[in-house]
Parts: sequence; structure tokens; C-alpha cells
Amino acid sequence: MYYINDKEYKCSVAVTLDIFNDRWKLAIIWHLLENEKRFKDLHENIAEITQKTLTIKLKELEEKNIINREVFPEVPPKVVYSLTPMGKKLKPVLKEMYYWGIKYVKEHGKVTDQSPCEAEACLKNGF
Amino acid sequence: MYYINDKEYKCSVAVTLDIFNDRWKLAIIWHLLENEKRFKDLHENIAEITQKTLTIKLKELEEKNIINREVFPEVPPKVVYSLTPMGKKLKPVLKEMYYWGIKYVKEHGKVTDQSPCEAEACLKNGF
DNA sequence: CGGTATCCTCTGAGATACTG
DNA sequence: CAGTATCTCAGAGGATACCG
Repeated sequence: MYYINDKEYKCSVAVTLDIFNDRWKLAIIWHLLENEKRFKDLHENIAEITQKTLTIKLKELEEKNIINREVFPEVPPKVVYSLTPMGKKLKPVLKEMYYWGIKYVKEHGKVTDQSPCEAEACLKNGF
Repeated sequence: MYYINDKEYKCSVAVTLDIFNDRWKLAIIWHLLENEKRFKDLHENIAEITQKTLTIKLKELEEKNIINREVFPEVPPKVVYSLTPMGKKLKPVLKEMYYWGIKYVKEHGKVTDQSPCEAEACLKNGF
């Protein structure tokens, strides 16, 4: 049995799934794997997410010790998000999701090789 | 660019995340990795899910060609769910989630080694 | 720039009862 | 046993406006 703050899990996959059971957190990690990013960069890269939701998800990830939040006392303000060691350990998970996604599209979709997203190029380069 | 039914994705991770963006689908896959299972077995193993939600999620997974649904014309009825080749290819993803979960609990939780869930034991045996 | 504060919508999911 | 059929609701997430 596994316990986190008195919450009980039957197996470790349940722990992982419980943390990333929403639409955005893993996408954020994916973009931060490439390198640390400012709030606005994340907002631009994850096009569909709203500012409010992004703020909430970043806070949740910070509370779970998966990302770091660094504030630069400048005007205009600058806030940089980066992965903690725990966050960086998610790389293999995302990497396998990346490979699976490619296989799935090859069987059930269509690929037009144009401009892959940064993180993708990153992975291809032996990230 | 990737397209699935005219829906556009910037990278393959987005494809994967879009399919598994709810609370249950990956948990279902996780249990089916061990071996094929009947509806009631899944219902018992994934304790918190309701019958209705399980039905919906199984249908979605079947539509996406990730699981097979086999009906045995018996009384009482028997329906067996199993992974398609595409579904089986999710094993590495879940495996990495499994490893990450363990690391996370070791840092932020507590482990009491009692009875790991079947699938977990399965993985430990070199699944 | 990097947020809050409101207000609002929609749907994932639960509870419960019923059926072939 | 393996589902449907309703009813219900919390809360995830969006839209918009404002702030230090």
C-alpha cells in the first residue's frame, strides 16, 4: 500500500494517474522538459489553455513539488517555471506517450511533416 | 502536423493526451495489460468507478481501437475485454508511470509493503 | 507581465433503479 | 451478468474584466 497525505493507493500507477488526471498537467510538463519557460511562453505554446487554468495548474504542480516557480523582481514582472528533479523524472513517461502517439496516428490518422513543435524536435534530437 | 478525423495536433504527445484526458481510461488499460477481463472483474478491480462510467469508458476505448469487446452468447451473459495490438503498445507508458509513482511515493509518501495489486505484482515479475 | 476576481457553462461522473 | 435509463451535481475549465 502507498500513502500520500493519508490518501491510500493500491498501486503506484494509481498515484501517478491521480496526480495527472486532468487535461493539462502533463502537457505543461512536456513543454517544460525542453527547458524552463516564462508564464507567457507556456501560455503561447499551449494554445488552448486559458490564463486562469494555466495559473491553477502551475500552482498545483508546484505544490506537488513537480515544478519550481522563480520570481524575478523586475518591471514588468518575470516568472520562470522549471522542472524539479521529480518533474524531470517524468521524461520517460512523456517519451513513451510521444512514441505511442506517433504509432497511433500512423494507423488511424494522417501525418503531414511540417513544423513539429519545439519539444518534439527536441526529443528527436536525442533529448 | 497530425490529423485524426480532421482534428489537428501539433505533436504526437498531444494525440496521446487527448485520448487519455480523463480519470479512468489509462487505469482500465493498466488492468487489461495483465490479461483479458470480464466486465465485472474490471468493476471490482477499479473499485471507485461506477458501472455506468465504466461502460462509457470501455465504449470509448473500443471506438478508438484500443480494446476488443467479445460477447459470449450465454445466460447469464459474458463479455470479455482485451487489448488490441494498439492497446498493448501502451505497456511502456504505463510501465514508466508505474516507476515514477514509486519514486514519488518514496519522496512524498509512505509505503507499507502488503499486498500489491495484481497488475503490480505482474510488472514486478518482469511483465 | 503575470496574475486575480467574477460569473458562467458544460460535462464527467456518481447514485439509484430497472432490464434482457 | 452486463448493461440502460434518469436524475443530479461538483467542479474543471472558459470568457471577460481588472490589478500591481
